Amino acid sequence: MTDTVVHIAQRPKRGDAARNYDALLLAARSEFESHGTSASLTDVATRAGVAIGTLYRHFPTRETLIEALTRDSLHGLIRHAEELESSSEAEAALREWVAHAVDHASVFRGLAALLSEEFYREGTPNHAACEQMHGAAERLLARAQAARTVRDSVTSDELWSIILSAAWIRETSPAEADRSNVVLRFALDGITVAPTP
Amino acid sequence: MTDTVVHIAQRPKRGDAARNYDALLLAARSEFESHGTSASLTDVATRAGVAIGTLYRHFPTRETLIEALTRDSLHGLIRHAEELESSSEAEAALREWVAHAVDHASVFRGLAALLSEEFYREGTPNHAACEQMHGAAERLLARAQAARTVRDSVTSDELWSIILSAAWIRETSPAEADRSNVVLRFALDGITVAPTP
DNA sequence: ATCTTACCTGAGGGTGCCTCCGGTTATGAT
DNA sequence: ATCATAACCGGAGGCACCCTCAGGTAAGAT
Repeated sequence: MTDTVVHIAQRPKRGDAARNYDALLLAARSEFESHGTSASLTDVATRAGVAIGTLYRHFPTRETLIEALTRDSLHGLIRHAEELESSSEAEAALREWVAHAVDHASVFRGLAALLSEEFYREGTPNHAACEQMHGAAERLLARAQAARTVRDSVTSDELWSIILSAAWIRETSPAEADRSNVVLRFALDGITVAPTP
Repeated sequence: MTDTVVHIAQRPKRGDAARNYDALLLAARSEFESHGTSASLTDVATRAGVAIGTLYRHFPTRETLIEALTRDSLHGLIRHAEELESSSEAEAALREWVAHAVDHASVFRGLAALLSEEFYREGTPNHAACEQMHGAAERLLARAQAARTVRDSVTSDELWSIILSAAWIRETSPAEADRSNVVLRFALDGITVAPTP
């Protein structure tokens, strides 16, 4: 039988509820994009044409809202990792995916900090997402290490930190002075096996 | 003997004002250390045994308070850079100072973000501090480049980003999982001259 | 002792967070 | 078509924090 957690056939949402849910997501995306993850939830509700209580009904915490908002992008990221795992060149695959992960982790100002926070706290809405990202990074890293292009001493935790810090640089600096790509390249250069003379 | 507080000219503060100023700094240090740069200013005032209006009289904004709080540490950092500029080994000097700078930029949670923010905005309380740090980094970097141990393409802006991102990693992760040193080393390894094959 | 004025206080208006419960309405069953 | 019911919605309300400002207080000069 089903002894694992089974999310049973949720009765479909009522029409108005579904509409409000979507309107909230749309409004939240817009607000978070311009004001970061600490945008006013009151404003989100207003923009969605909904009362604040309705927002909290659908998303009991700010974090659950952000989780819903980034879910699709996360799935794309995981799928991308799976594709790359059968790609030819291990190091190139790693670098490409890491760049993609940085994109994902920096769509809103404050997202990198949130992911970092929830990575260390089980049970938080984004913890599972972090774990998945972390797992994908780990596999790609191991593959590059097996191909002897990345130092063996590097851990996936360290790679995770590299990704998040690059994302943080991007959200923190003005677009015209974005140094995240360069700094990311330095860090990745730093973990590759140096052809010691 | 030479105390750092040489601040000139200003008519000396009244006794009670000076006492309150000191009490506020003390209280603020404690609050910021435990709650980060977004600690409640109400709590700071309470802990200092002073009304909220008094806090705002001495420190019109949160940023000026933080600036006052980090001023001494900053001066130490600048002095350290000057000493190192005459040190023997250029790359070692750079690495040592960068590590010190990371320490400075991560004493409170949120400080790295503040420094990043104010680096790009002239006139903010910490802008001058950022400029000074940036300048020191630039000189040490140029020296390492002249010694051909660091890639010429690396700019001081990029080095600045490396420092701040390492500081961010430190403030963001729990102490027992602090990866900032390792990630910093990767980035510094990445900017050193690689014997290109 | 008196005066000047820097200094201090704390109430108050503004914003945002989150909760709670009475009223509303979609939906499936009769 | 009607009804029962559970899901849903609204928005007032309590709390916390931010920052300001008018009026009272007292330090230090004369």
